[in-house]
Amino acid sequence: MSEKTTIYDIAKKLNISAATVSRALNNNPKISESTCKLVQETATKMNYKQNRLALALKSGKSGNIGVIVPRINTNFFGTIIRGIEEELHPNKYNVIICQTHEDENREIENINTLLDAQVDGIMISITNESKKNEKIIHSVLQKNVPLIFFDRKKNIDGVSSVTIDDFKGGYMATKHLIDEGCKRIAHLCGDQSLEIYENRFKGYRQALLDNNIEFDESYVIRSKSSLEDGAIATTKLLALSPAPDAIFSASDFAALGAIQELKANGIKIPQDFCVVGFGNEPFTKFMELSISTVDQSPLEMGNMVAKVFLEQINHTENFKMEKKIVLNPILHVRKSSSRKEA
Amino acid sequence: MSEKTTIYDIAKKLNISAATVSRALNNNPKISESTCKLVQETATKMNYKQNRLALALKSGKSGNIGVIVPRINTNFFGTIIRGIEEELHPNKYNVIICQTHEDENREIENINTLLDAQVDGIMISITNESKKNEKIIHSVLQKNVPLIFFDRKKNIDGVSSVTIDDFKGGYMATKHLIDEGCKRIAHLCGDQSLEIYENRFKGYRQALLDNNIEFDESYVIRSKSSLEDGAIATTKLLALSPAPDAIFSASDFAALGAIQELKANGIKIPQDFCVVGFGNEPFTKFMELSISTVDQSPLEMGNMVAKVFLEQINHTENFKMEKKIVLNPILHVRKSSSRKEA
DNA sequence: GACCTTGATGCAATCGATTACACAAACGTA
DNA sequence: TACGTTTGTGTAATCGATTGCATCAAGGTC
Repeated sequence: MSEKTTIYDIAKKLNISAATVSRALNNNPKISESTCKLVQETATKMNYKQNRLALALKSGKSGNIGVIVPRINTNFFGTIIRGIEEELHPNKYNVIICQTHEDENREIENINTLLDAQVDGIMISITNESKKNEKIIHSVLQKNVPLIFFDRKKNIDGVSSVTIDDFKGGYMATKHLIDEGCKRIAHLCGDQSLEIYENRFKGYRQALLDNNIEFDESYVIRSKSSLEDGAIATTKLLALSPAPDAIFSASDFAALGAIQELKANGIKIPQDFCVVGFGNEPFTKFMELSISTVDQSPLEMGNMVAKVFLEQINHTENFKMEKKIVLNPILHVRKSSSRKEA
Repeated sequence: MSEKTTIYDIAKKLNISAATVSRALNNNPKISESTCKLVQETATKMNYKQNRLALALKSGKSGNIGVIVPRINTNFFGTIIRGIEEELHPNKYNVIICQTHEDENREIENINTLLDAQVDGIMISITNESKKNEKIIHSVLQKNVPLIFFDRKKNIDGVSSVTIDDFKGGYMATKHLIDEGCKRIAHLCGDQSLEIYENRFKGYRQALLDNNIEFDESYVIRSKSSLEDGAIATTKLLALSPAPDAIFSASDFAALGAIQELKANGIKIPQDFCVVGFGNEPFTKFMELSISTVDQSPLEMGNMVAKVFLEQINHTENFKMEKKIVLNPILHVRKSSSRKEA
């Protein structure tokens, strides 16, 4: 039952005022050293814990920040959150997580919930680029609550973001396939309403262009990030004439589906067909036929988002700051596209 | 800049008292319908948002619950947290996450942080079973803050927990290997100071006993949950005479390492050697040689933990409740141990 | 000795919402 | 008419910590 001890309890015990206790605990120089020590010792003895809710109410700062992601149980988002937590923890911020499940309404609801909870900042990877959530995001900014995008962002003036260079990632992956001698490179792209997929696609196209390979619309297939969709898309591609001899997939899962389908058709990888994915999901490395892929440095991304937040928080009184950070993607060449070693 | 509107702002505007506004917003039956409507409409118009910090301070309930795990970016823990969040979200609780990185001191620190933040409950998967954190856990209980263990628990009277039946999981996996005709089944066990690994081991031994297979101490190797350790352990096992013809690994990662090592030695799986892992990590299913494994139902586990918490919270005034929930493990038989299909 | 610092502490308001209690008006009833 | 009852609102305390201002004693200066 042990009732929680407050500064008033300490004050009563020492026959001084709560104000003095508060100041002593905060090492206020106005308080004599003797009182200071006495209060702090008594506080420890009485097992005093500061009630951060009271402090939060008074200061308007809750010490919590909110992170909104589509799902937390994926390697990518899980690792980003890990990175955020690790960076924020030493700075005494708690991380509240919310999931949108790719649902715009849920996204809006989550933002409102976080605002109600008086979070000191919001970090969000948006579900899509529709205009629907534009309003709520502006209302966050209007309230002067720092908001930062990561991975999936919107281009809004004055809003910081941390992303990776998806264009470059797409370019690197495609260029690599070209270097391996692939001539007809197909692309499995994700939901093009998301900037990240759009950019990977653009990178793909630019790499083709730069290497004098004609862009063929029929080689681009929109597919979800799933094994099944990857397999279905691959079936379609194999039916083309001429069929492609490589796939750059904007998703590791679709890449794996593609590989399974190719194998089912007796196609040899990488000899006859090369595949590169995107995301560096753990399984890509573990496969016997390991999958080449583009790493998005989620841990660093998480760290960076948190750092940008801290920077912003510390200057919020003086000026507004907008910082756009773009991380470099890293191509991991593995068996699914290494003809030299094969 | 839009200043946040409070109930006082509404009160002033309508020339009524803040108390009335508060009551109207809470649909207090004492308030006349006309006032009620007027207040609610005005609140909406003025874009009023309840400040949950004030409410939290008053009520002593923050509406936040803390979840402590070793790491959040693993499929297992990530999925549990997902389950917790999904169950708690409709009940208006926010989830604060903390990582221990398997460090006891960090664990204690996290608990203190959560207590400071006045969470309404703590859900924790402990780092190990040492006595060190015993004290802090008791101090949580003393403060009447609901605490629930999941997966890795301590046996403390009055504390609820949600786990899976690791003994049964170990038993099922081993029995399955016996049924496939394996005669010399080795076991890669994790850190035995953790109850979960101890129980998997016990299940393994019991299955051997029940099927008249002699237990051989040298077939049991302690290994960490990593590819490398799995491979190293396998090398040791293969050097034995007679060498085992199957491995039940308490970790999927070690199982994968084992498989890679076996293949490197030209051993055919499952014909000459069967392997079963534990955890149902996504990659086990994706491998060309898919890995048999024991599923721990992390999503259900997360849901259950949250449900137990809600149940507990709703009765905390009346009585203390202890609920120990043990989920059933599910064996997924895949290629790495299916001789019938092979 | 009168006045001014300086240092240490207390008083009381504040953050925003809730709620026990008080109170006033309106109505009904004997 | 006088007195209870109901209905709707207001007053003020409360949650716990912080902080501007007031206060008061000790010590210093001319």
